[in-house]
Amino acid sequence: MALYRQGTYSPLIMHLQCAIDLSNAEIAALESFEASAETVPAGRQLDREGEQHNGAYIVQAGWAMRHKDLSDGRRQILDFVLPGDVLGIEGSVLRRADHSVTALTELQVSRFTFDGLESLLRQQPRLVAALVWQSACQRAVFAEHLVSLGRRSACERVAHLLLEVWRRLKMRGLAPDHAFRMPVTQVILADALGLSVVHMNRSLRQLARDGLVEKNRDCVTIIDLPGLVGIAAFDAGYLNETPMPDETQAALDRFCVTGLIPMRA
Amino acid sequence: MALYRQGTYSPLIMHLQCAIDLSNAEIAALESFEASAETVPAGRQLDREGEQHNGAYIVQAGWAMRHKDLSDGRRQILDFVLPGDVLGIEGSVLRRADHSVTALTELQVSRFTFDGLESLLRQQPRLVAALVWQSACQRAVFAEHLVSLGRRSACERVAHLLLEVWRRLKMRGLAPDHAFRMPVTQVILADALGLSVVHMNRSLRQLARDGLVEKNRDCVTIIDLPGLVGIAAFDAGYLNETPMPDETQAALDRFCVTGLIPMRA
DNA sequence: CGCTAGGTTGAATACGCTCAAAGATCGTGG
DNA sequence: CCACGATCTTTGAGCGTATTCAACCTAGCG
Repeated sequence: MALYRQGTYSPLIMHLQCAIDLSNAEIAALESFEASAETVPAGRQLDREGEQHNGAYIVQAGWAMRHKDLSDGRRQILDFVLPGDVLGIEGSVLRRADHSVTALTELQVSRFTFDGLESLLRQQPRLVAALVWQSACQRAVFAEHLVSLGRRSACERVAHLLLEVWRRLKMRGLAPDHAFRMPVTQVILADALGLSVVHMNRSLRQLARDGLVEKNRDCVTIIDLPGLVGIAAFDAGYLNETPMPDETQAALDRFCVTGLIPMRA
Repeated sequence: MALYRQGTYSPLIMHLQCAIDLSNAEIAALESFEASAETVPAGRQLDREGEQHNGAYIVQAGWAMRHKDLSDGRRQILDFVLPGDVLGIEGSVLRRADHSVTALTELQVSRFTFDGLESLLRQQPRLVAALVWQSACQRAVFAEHLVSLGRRSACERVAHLLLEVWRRLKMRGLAPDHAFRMPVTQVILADALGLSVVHMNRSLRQLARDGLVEKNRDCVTIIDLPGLVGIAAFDAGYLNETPMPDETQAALDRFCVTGLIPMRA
């Protein structure tokens, strides 16, 4: 099963490596944890806002979106789910999903149970910190999206989103150069950026006309990186791309969990 | 020291009670954990985006804001920090704050160390789940704000925010009826809702003219609750106000931590 | 070949912004 | 106690970004 390129790590491991120097034992434990995978068809709704979480997954391949829908048809996409993202862990503390998750493409996912996670974390307690780190990153992305929707112009938003996706893919080893696959229509982009489709299109054409980026069908090509970074005022700090310095790694180890005990009566 | 009304619980305990039936031992442990408090003057910046977290606090009284500032002066407020909120826990996994936090009024805060938190959680492991729950609630609030900024009109945004704040205060025992204190200028509101001050004012006046809500200086009064809920299409589900049903409480206990071990080399 | 989903463009409209100025309210000091 | 300055609120007028509506184009697919 070739979920990702041979001879390299899974997207999840790649991502966590950005925060922590994973030991060989930790890598091996993660690899066996995400060994099996199942296919989810494009368009399938993995979670529905207001309903119980539909299990927990690691996304291995494909794109999904987190979104909320208003009763009158308006929709806001909160974020794109990329390979290496973990879904549904909140299910352990929230009885209802606060947003929906829908597959944008066919997905490969490794489903896991809380019991399975429990024993993984009991074996490798530092991974607790790694997962907490990933969830903190998630929140930082939401925060940056709030800035885009609240205070950036249409072109700034588009530029910022494309750069964000590019960097996030890069962290997972999925964007070797200045071009990457982004299997997302302009309708979807518009709903992610709080714009109308028409204006989304015009902004995209504008950026292309200015020689900054191009997006044809599924493929985004960054033509003028400094220019794009400039108009988006993009600062990748919030993505936490660089490994923590040693002192902070030590601090991270503080909250290592020795074990998790099931307390069901 | 009367940080909150005598004979009742602290805002944090009130809030956590929304999720979990805290035992007497857990309540006592929390009360001693937040026994001491210090004063922070209005306007003081508690955290600065991009810099290291400035310790961890429980807010006992007063308002603060989470925000991000662009280099050209634009500002987006992500969320208001209310009594009962815990700040700075992310400092354990992130080396830099992804957003700033600034006091809007004078604050009473209980500062704590990670060592102190560690021993609290070792004594009362179910509180781990409670804190994870609070942080999940935080993310749900961000998500709802994304919907507001991306897809709601100015009046809808204002109505939605006022209702949200009202419910959040209510959960902490700080809004007995349909009126509450909101020590926030229109400039601040505008930056929270992605609007200009002028338009913020017009929207507020509009809502008052329609007999829905009024805001004079510090005090918000909800005049027509159903009407306000209607135009905001407000659904409080995302705030997780209602205690989990028994079955879910059991699930919540799954991730109880038996202990935390400091692993600093 | 025709259907469908997605992309592109124009024209008119509207929501929210900027600029500008005047009115409240509050704290402070004379 | 009143005057003053600072901050906040309110209102008007004109403008601009983004929306809506509508039509046409393009590519992929049965």
